[in-house]
Amino acid sequence: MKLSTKGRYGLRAMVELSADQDEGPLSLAAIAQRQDVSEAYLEQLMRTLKFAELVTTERGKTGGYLLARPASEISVKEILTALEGSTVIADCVGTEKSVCEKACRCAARPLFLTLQNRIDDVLKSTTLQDLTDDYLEQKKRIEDGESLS
Amino acid sequence: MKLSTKGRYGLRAMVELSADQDEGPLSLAAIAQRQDVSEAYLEQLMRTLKFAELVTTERGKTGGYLLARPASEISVKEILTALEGSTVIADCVGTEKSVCEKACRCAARPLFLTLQNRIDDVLKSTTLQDLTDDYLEQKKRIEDGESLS
DNA sequence: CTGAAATCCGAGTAAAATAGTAGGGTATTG
DNA sequence: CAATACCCTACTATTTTACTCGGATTTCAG
Repeated sequence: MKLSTKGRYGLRAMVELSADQDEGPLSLAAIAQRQDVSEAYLEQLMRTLKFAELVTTERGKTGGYLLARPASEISVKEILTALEGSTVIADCVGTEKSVCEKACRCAARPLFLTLQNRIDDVLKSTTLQDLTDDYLEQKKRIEDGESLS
Repeated sequence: MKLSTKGRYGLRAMVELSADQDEGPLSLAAIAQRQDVSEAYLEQLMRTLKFAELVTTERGKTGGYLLARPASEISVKEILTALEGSTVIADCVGTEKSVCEKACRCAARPLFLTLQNRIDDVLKSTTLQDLTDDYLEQKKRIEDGESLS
């Protein structure tokens, strides 16, 4: 039921990219530092995101990562699917042909289907831009709060 | 993101118990056989469910497992929490004190909270009785279908 | 033109979680 | 009194997760 670090780190990295979008490519080192995560590990995740065509890269000295599309056109579902393999809570509700041959008799399948639909609704309708907006607003509140104390 | 076999097997076992409620205790062997799962493994899950006070047991020759309460008063969330430990998708949205010290700056936390709420809504509002009704209806449809062919 | 800084890439590994086994003990009843 | 239940602890194999390592390639600033 739990999200792995892949999903969590990768999602946060995408938000960093999104928040920094105007300033040219953002390097792996910069992202890793902001998130306090190992570069070597994060690199794997970024590669996965590149393969999924959610980010593009520029090589060389001034290189780094960029969003492949505007943040408002990237859904959270796409990001998590790329990183976690899929977002299904049980194989029998996936899009691929049902792995569970007992699917048609499974007592819990109706529940899984309902649950899956609700989750997908949220994941599809939330965009990277939404997350970024929340993030920036939150950041601002904290800075204001700290300057008051 | 995925449910483990504990959750899946346990949930189905509870439905079997619920569907069989009037006929006295249902033995481990009977449940295991209906689900094509190893007895030894299922027993562990049943013990977990007993510890959580979701089922009661009767020992001895005619013994077996019984629901501790009416199916309509057992939510799916209770069952899954007992079996999977908790149903949170990320530690930072759990009821226990936030494990992630970066919670207040985490870019993805608002998403996790939203998602968690939606999932909880479904899990809390769905009862074992709901699952059982679906199950029995489904079973009936299949039997009718088969008798026609 | 060169070297520092960046992405690229495949492989390997330690730790944790999952999924399941094994085997002996205790209660109940036909 | 023996068969058939549940009870309980411990162990193990497999898989997944969460990383690490080392080197190759590309680019650009100086």
